[in-house]
Amino acid sequence: MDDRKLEVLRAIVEDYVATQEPVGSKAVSQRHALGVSAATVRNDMAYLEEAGYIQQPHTSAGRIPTAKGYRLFVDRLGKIKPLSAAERRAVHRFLSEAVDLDDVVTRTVRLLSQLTHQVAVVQYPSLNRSSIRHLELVSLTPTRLMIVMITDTGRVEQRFTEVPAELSEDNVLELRRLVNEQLQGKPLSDAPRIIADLASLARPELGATATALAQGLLDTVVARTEERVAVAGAANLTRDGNFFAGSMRPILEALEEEVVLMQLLGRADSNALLTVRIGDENEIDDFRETTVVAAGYGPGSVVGHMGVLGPTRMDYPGTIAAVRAVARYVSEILEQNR
Amino acid sequence: MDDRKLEVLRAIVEDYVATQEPVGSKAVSQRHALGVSAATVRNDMAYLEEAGYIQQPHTSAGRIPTAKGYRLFVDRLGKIKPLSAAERRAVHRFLSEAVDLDDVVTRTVRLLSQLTHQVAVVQYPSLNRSSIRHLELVSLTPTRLMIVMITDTGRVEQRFTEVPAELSEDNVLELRRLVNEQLQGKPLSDAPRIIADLASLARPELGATATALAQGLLDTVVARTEERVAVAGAANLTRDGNFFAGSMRPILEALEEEVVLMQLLGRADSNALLTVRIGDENEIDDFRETTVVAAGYGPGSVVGHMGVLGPTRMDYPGTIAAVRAVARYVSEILEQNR
DNA sequence: GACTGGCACTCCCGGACCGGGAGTGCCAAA
DNA sequence: TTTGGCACTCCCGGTCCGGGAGTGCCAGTC
Repeated sequence: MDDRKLEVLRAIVEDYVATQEPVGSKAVSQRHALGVSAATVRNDMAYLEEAGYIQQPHTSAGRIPTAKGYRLFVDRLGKIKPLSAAERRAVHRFLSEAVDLDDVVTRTVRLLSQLTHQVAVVQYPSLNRSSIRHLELVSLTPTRLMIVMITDTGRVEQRFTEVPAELSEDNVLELRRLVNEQLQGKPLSDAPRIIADLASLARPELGATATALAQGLLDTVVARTEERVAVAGAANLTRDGNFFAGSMRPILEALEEEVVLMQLLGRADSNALLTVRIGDENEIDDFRETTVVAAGYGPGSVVGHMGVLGPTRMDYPGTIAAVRAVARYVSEILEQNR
Repeated sequence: MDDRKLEVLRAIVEDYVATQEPVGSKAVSQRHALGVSAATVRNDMAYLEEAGYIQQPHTSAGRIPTAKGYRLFVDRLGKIKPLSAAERRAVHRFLSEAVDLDDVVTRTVRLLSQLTHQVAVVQYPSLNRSSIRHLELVSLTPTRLMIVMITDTGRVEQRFTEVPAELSEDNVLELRRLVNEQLQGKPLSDAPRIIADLASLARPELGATATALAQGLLDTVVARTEERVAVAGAANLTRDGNFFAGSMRPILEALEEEVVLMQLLGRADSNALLTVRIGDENEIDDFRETTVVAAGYGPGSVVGHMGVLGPTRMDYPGTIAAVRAVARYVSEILEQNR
């Protein structure tokens, strides 16, 4: 594959992203200083089409990139456009004003959608990679407890639990001390094992209560492993005329399904700093026309993912830069609370 | 206004809601057993149009109801369609499985959007109508605290706070005892006054710290008075062809603005059990074509609102019944945790 | 006086038709 | 290998047209 052919591909991707219209040979040879005529470009385009990087919507229309074409562009042609200094400052300031984890996540997701003009998705720090900072028991009624768990990433989880016997204030204090002694500082992945032994450590008279409490704790740390995500910028789906017009419904539906979003943000095992999944590469049917740019974040190790989601025809260099920068800043913020 | 004219209006509203097409005089006289001919219906329609209850999209098209027409329908013509027994059971079961307040709200908003096929909005129990059940202080670093506030509605708010001096474990315990002694059981509306005196009650060596903490508490109870809301069913905006096609963007944007949503759900002062705001009655420009059906909920007194939002052309009897039923069940659930 | 059938009229809507324009593929020449 | 020329294809927007649905009005009937 010729150098000039790559340049032609770049020109097509860039122009198509900018104008959203199929780009013809004349436009390429004129607007990009390739030094060759339109006819030559046509030959290169025929080659690129043969090789599957671009396609024609109809005979005698210009060309548009295929998913394969975007992939090549991202891998070899797109220079990442770093954010401007002003943008960096704004990001930093906006994020550092956050007062708690919820706030961090909310601000992050808004920031991402505004910077990229796409739909943004941010996963809360994953529970199973966090550890327990503190457990709080609050009695609601004599036989009803509220368990509040605070993790080292600042995430707070709560749950109601029914206990079989009436609890005095002292009982609650005793149990609180017990569970904190046993669980404080422990990673959530170890918690189920420890919780299993909990009942046997309590004084015999609290046995039944401790068993019920243990069940509640287990539910809190395990069943609630379901991930939480925040979404913003759904209105951006309506940008650019109506690219998503036909297929908008399933996408809006998917945005409310944690499971699908998690799948899009990436498997837990992906260790890459930043992944770009283009069109078909998302293995979900409704997202064949969609690109996801996702990055991991976390203090030191990755505790969650964030990303944006838009049409395959997106500004890759800009989007990639924005996602990367925001992920870094968020990691820094979390670091400060350790 | 004639009885029969009202029946004609009802027929037009019902048919238009069902078919989404302007309804003509023939259709009315045939499908609804009015016992009069199309010509007579035409006369009545001319009157209704003159009076502003219906209108013609173009000459020689059928009629569609105006906002004023829907209003009359809701006030005088629409018999509420109660949910079926099966639906009631399903609602009850689904909501009673909730394990914490977040879960209650999430389930509620989903339920509403599924029952009504519209966009649903649920406000979290308002902080300024709740009281404090418990305050928890957790030290993150020696000079950094996390304040966790639990209210009697089960809502949990958190916030990071910086303190000027290093805190020992005992200091934290002492402060925790102090703030709980002072604030437990107090309504949040009284909290600022109490907090102001807090620093003076602490031992002198903790003075500076207590002042900083008081500020943090104040931020938690006051600044965070901003309401939280949950939204679901945005995909329903794309139903029925593309009614919202042109105006979808601003609505999607509004759904991410707490302020706008709160405005739609209703002023705090509205004591009505259930309000229906049709078209213009929402004083927000982007919602001139939108109807909001909202209800207050809460154990005993109203602590928050919930509702659905859809095109003025909606199934009023069904929607009203659904919102009312769900609001009642949620109130019951909250009652159980008092 | 209220209701009805008839009738002429209006206007939307979908389909057919058409011309201009943009872009292509191919070819022969440089 | 590149280039200019040229015939060809096909989309797109505009116009035109006929059918259909619905109306308003009028004269006649109960």
